[in-house]
Amino acid sequence: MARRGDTIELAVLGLLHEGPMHGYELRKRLNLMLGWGRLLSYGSLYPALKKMLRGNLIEEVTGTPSSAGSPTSRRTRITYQVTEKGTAEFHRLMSEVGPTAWEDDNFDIRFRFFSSTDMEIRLRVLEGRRSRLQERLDRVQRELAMTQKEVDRYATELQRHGVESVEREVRWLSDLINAERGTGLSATPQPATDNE
Amino acid sequence: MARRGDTIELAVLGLLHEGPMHGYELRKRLNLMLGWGRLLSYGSLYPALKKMLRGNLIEEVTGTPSSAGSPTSRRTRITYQVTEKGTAEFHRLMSEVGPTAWEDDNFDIRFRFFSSTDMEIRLRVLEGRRSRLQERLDRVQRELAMTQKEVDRYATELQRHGVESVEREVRWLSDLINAERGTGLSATPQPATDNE
DNA sequence: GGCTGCATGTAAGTCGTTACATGATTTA
DNA sequence: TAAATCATGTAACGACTTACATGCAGCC
Repeated sequence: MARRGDTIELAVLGLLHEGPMHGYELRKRLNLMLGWGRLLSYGSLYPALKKMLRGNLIEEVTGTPSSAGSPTSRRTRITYQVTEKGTAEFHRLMSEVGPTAWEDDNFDIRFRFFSSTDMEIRLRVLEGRRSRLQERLDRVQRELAMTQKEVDRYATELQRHGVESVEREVRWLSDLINAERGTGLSATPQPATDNE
Repeated sequence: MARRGDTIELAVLGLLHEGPMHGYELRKRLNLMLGWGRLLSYGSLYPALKKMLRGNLIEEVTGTPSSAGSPTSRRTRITYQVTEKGTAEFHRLMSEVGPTAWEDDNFDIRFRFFSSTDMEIRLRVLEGRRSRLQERLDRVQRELAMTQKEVDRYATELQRHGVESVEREVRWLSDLINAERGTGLSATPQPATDNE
């Protein structure tokens, strides 16, 4: 099962999928991609790497100094790469449907690594997020209709802006879903639609 | 100083500012307003209330059962109201500039309670958030220009959508700032502008 | 020879959730 | 009177941050 804390694991596996890296580099890239919010600290990253090492999801790269950018190998840094088990875990986390909160928290990360999955998974993730957002939207609108009374001006504006933002995101997701389907459909010319 | 965990405290003080309430009711309202993300649990709320009680920020309401909605007073529930010290703390938290992360995390809550503050504070909070978002935007754009190479299709789309969303929010904030300034100006007919 | 940036790590503390436990009150 | 909802609480745990500690590499 996907636990709450598997976020770093997923992100690290995804990045290492794009090539071997050491911790410092991982943190930099992680902070770039999660960048809109908090910064990931070393105190989280390194213990997580150790744990993944113990779980055989990743392994240290030995020898072959030609792989790194600069030829002069700095002794101190430890480069990691994914193992076969790590790849399997990555695909599991990318496709799994867990508790709602997990899926929402990690949507961005999953999306970021869409290139490493296939269309079926991509559609499932996109549609899952869209339906959850839509559900929230409906719930809020229902509650809004009930507690119509004594509304604060700023509270109302906040609500309005929130609803609008989520609606925008739903449209964005719909476009992406159509795009995914579009590429799929262009390969498969209309399976069962009689429009002559 | 405003610590990270003062979020609940601020929200509770703000809500109690609108009238006395008991814990269960507070949680419901809190979950409505923070609603876009996680749910606040009793395990967080009640200890927080206890702590605020110890700090004399709030106090239990004694007697006068006419204040509540239904006249039949249920013995089990404990109704709270803000103390004078609590009001002072509320205003302090509403106006204080702390570590960046704190201000960003609590922007929504502060905004929700704008009616309980004055325009000077409102403008400071709105402008603070706008400038932080703008700064982030600039930083991302700078980094984007540097690491132009090998860009993943989905990573790019995510970046694009993120930038667009933040730009939208900046415009929203600008509108709000103008509105605040507008009301201020219309009440005070041009203090020192020679336009005869 | 000292400063800055790269690089890895640990210990303590904070914040909050999950799961559990309990009981009163309203409604069917 | 049974079920649902209201209402309050605690203990254990989880995940992450802050602050600290260390050392090498390259530059001025």
